[in-house]
Amino acid sequence: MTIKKGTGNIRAVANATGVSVATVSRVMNGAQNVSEKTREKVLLAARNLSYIPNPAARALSTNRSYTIAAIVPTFEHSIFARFLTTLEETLKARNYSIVVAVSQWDLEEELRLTENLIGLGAEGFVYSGIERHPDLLGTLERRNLPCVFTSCWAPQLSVPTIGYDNTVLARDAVEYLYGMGHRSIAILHGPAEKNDRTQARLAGAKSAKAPNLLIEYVETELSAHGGAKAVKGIFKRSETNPTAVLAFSDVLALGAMFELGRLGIDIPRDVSVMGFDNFEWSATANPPLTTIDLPTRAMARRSANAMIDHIENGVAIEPVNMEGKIVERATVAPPPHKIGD
Amino acid sequence: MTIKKGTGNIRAVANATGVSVATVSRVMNGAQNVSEKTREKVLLAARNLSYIPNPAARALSTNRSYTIAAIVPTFEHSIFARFLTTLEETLKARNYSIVVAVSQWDLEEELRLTENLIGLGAEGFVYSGIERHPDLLGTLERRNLPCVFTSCWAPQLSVPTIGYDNTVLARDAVEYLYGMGHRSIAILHGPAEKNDRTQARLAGAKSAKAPNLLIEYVETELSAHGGAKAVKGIFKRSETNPTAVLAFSDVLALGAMFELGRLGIDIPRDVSVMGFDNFEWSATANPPLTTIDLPTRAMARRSANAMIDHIENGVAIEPVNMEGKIVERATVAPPPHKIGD
DNA sequence: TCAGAAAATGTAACCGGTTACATCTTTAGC
DNA sequence: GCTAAAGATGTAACCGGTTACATTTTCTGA
Repeated sequence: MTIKKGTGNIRAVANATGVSVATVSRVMNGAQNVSEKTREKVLLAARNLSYIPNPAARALSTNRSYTIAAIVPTFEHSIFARFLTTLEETLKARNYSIVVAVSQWDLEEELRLTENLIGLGAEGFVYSGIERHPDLLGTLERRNLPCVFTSCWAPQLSVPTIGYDNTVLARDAVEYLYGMGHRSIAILHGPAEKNDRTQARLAGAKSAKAPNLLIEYVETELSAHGGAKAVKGIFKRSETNPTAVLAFSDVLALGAMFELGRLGIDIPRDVSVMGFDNFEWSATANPPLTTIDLPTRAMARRSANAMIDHIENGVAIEPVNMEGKIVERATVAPPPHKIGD
Repeated sequence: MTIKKGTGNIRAVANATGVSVATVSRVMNGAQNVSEKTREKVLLAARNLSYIPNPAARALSTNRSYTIAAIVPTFEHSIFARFLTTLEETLKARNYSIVVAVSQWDLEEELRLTENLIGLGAEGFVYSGIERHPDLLGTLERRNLPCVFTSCWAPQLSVPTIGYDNTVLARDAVEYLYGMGHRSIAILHGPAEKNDRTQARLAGAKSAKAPNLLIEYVETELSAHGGAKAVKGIFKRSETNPTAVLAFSDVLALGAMFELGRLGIDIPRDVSVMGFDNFEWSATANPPLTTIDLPTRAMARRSANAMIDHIENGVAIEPVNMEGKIVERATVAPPPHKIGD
């Protein structure tokens, strides 16, 4: 009764073939020192019994799970979908799997999820942004589990960051608008409180070299609806309005564009709009949206490969600052001529 | 040398506490028959050693992994993001994890992924749509692994479907436009070849009770760019143009709206537009998009709960047809008056 | 106080793989 | 044909939990 019948475990295959479990194991793992005849016999029996090695048993003896965990704030934002897609592809190509969890920008929840995923056997952790629960790093370090922070750039950190410099990119965006002649811009952004990437972008905007530039910061929900609502609030007042709207996400820009259209404000003649992300539809928008292209896919590939190289060969994970760049399309133009200029 | 030191395994906790491994195991699993004193001692030691039970060992002895696999065609489409988010939430609430994989609408790949995920220990499988590789069901059945097909409705199938009836919804949409007076409509859809949901929608459109209705079917990439390209192709000809565009996804509708704007065609005065999905931005669009609201979240919750109920209590998974419904907003109006009417 | 029941705890087999080491078989070289 | 080396295969311990069953401790009530 030691071995359950019909279970298709390694001993069943061994019995069916008349070899030992060690040989079956060797065949299943592609070891070289097995004769061709034996290999074929074993593979045939394995196929007939539709044998798939038990992952738990394998993980238990090898202490490997070939699983990487990715924890993102949300799925429902194209930028993370794009990131996870590429991460999954890259991992799959190297025979790893991905487990994903959603933290909803909640650091406590993120810690809990991390513990769960350790419990699931994840061998490495990929996070978004810099800010973590104070206990999180200790939890990972005690178990010697590697992690990377993505979508950000902070070389001084003890944890490697693979991403882009939100501060610099936001500053570039502001200076780009300033260079086009804008002196009053509105910045639309999602909740900053628990989002260090948003905070970095805000800091970047504030650090722009732009004398006499007036910036109005508007925090709103990170959605098209949020973008529209913000724009409505800004432009319903009869006072001097901004001549440009910089949205810290294309989804906000989308809402902004819709609302400006509703208000009869022409883009870019009356007001310029600039986004952040470069989503698929951004090039198709009417007019095509000027935005900042983030190196999301490159970042995902790099993260996955660095993680695996580290796990398999002990290579240190190097921080990488990847370039994002402004894609000039048709929503930004010089501001309208002021009357009396 | 039997037990690795510093590894924080169950024997380490047992030694530290002076109890047996069985007692530690009982404490970690919340068994009732442990004295309060012992429980506290063990929990304290576990915390100090930052002990997390080894999932592989646990899975090996219990034959449980508490992991459900979801295989979707892509992440990069809001509808799947929404689905996966809710699926993950629901599973997490019941202490299950989710592993996801992306099939790219490739049935062979889907089969390979399924085998991988069996290899990862997944206890149940959630798919999109009806069409599967011919070997897939056998592979799951041999191992007694439950599965559900979502986003579709086919009660005659041996596998339970939890979703909506794409055929009926598409027919309703066509009849809705017909009821508004449209007699010539263009239907925009993504690649139909490997997508049974698209095929079902096409069949639904064809089955509409709509005498003298002219439908032009345009297949394009499933993206805003695809929608725009399709619209460009349709309206650049000077012949009689459709008075309504029905897009089988809001993302196509978005591209269509952008392109119609570029062509100077007013929505809904000149041309009506109707979508499918009801994305977050659809209500915010300019004008707000009339579309079909799909019960994605309800479907995900139901799928997750049915799966777990089945696994834990052997409850059969019942097929469910959930209701989708037309949300009337502002992109559909009666067609413009024909000259000479 | 003590017997018997109930509660707490311990012992050890078991889950299904991997792999170090031992053993057996084949091959090569003379 | 014989021996040593190389190659193929087998044996059994081990990974870290769970749990049936055995044993010890505590509780209950007369």
